[in-house]
Amino acid sequence: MKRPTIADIARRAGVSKGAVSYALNGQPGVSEATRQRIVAIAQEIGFNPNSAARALSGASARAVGLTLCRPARILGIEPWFMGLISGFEAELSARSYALTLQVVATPELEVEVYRRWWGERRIDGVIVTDLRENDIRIPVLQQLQLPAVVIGGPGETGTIAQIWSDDAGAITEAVRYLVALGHRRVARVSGLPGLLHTQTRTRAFDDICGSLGLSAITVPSDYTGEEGSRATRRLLIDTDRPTAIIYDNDVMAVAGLAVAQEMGLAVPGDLSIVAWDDSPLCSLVHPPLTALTRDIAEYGAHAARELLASIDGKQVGNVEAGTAHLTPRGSTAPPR
Amino acid sequence: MKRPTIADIARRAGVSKGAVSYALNGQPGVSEATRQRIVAIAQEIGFNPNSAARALSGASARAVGLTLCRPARILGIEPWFMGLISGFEAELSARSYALTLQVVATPELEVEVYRRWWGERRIDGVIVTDLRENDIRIPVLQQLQLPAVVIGGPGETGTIAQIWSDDAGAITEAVRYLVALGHRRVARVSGLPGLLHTQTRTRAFDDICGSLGLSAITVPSDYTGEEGSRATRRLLIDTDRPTAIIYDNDVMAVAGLAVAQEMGLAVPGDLSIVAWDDSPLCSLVHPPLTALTRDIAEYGAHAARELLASIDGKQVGNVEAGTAHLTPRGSTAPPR
DNA sequence: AGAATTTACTGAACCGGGTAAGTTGTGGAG
DNA sequence: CTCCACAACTTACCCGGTTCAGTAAATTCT
Repeated sequence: MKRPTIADIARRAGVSKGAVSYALNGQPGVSEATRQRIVAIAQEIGFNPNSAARALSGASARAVGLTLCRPARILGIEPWFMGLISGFEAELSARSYALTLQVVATPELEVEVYRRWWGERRIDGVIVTDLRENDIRIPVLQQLQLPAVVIGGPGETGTIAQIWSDDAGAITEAVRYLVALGHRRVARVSGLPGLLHTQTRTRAFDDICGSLGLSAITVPSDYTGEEGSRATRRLLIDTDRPTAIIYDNDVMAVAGLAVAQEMGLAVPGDLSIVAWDDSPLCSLVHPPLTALTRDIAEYGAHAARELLASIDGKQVGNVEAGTAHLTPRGSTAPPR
Repeated sequence: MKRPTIADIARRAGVSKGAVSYALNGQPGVSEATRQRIVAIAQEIGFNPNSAARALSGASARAVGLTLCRPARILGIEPWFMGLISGFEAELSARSYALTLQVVATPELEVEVYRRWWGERRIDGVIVTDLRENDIRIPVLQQLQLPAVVIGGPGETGTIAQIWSDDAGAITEAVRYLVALGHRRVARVSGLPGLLHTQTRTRAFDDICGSLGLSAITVPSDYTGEEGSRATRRLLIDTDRPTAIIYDNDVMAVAGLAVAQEMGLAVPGDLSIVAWDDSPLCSLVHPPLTALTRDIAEYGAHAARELLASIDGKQVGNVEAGTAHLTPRGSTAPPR
């Protein structure tokens, strides 16, 4: 009933603990015949090395951490995080790293979790999402020397690796497309204004609208459907209402679609809608939503790869992971 | 730069390692004065006990495991799992247990993950979702003596704790409500037929329809929007099409709504829709969906509590966690 | 006052792997 | 035939906590 240890294997194989350790780790120091005998015994009795013992001698816990710092009601509905997690997993489980998860309420608590995890040597590195301006997490990560990869830049992360996608390029493409369709009044419902990539998008949106001679209206929101609805209503009650709205995520776009329908506006006839991040949700609703598509799982996998490289001591810097591209569907058309 | 250990504290306090251990764990064997001095030093130098060392001497890893065995594209969009995870976290982080996550492709691989985690002593217990008929995971968990709580019954889990919600009662309420509205042709789009709670729902749906003299049509599906759309189309092209459809999750219900709109059917005029599990998604679309509401996070928290009790050696059995109740919204009305 | 008990510690073993250093045994070169 | 190099091990200690047995001093009891 007791779970087997290398000592058990050693006894059965008639060798020492050390020999078993060498054999199982592919180290030199045992003959091929002995190695195979030991491996066979390990297989037979279902041996798994105790991760605690391993972590205690070597340095690695073979686990990485992820904290989710958004209210539970958004976490549930936003496909973003689960997509990211799926991507992480693909990389991590291939190298048999575990993923440790914690939901936190504030960045301050998040920092506490990092301190604790690292202090406890529970993890070898962390994946940090939702980079903010003057992010309090960055100096702590640097001080702790905790390997990390930051998602959601580009921004100032000092020596810490980051990975981002070219949001400015993507939103420029979306606005260009809408203008080509004939839209002149394009609005945007943004995500949390504190996040760095929201700011990047806002700046790029302002720039492209300015250079095309449009007025750029961005209504800040928080990624929830409720707020997305509210922001949409605020935009649509205007007499000079926009003929197209770009949303910073899919959930708000779906909410916006419902508001338009509720107000008797035809989509895309009276209002065109563009969603950011193309989850299955976008193809589910009627009409299906034009979206800025990117492969979130691949994005996550990429981040995990960078983190593992960083844990292995390789120098990783500032990586761009590909631009979202526009996937036109039924929710965009020339304005009436 | 090196992370502090109890030996560092011992040196600074001028006592032995053992005394520090007693002091920090609230064990008897040190004077109150010494204890306070030691705690103060620990605070000051930012001491966190190495979890590996702890796990190596004591038995507990202070972590529980969760595997997700659904295709990535569903994981992303279904609010269910994230809701559950939020609930787990609330309990686990309060007792400073970590949650270790792994996405797996098949139940066979899931079993492998359990074996490995338990063999490595990486976790103290697991939360098992999506109970199936003759579930291969149950005998393995029993054989490993791995503390576990199973969600998704009721079913045969032997000595393993389980927690479920009364799906039969919920679906009965939904059908009764629709019939009271005047519906005579009620259909259902179910989740994965292999899952035990799907079977429970199907049986209850058949029963109540039979006793009310309705024909019970259940189209099996897989929780994805795509399949939900397909199933809905199959139902609605029928000349004798249903006037109401109950969906086994919110995503399929939203997809069904889009199909109805695309086919020119008014919701709720021509078709009433009931969703199972009331995520924000249901209130987001237009019209908002009538749903079978339950508090998924609380459900998860409950499961986590049971698991922690089981890890602590308490006997836990078969717990019912409350029935979903009907939340009527705009998607249900008397048929035209 | 002397014995018995309690308090407040110390020292060492232990958990289960990893690994540097030491010990055999074998084969080949000189 | 000796010496050396090298493979194939063994021995022993390390990691950082927990815990048990032992000990000296303080306190209580008779």
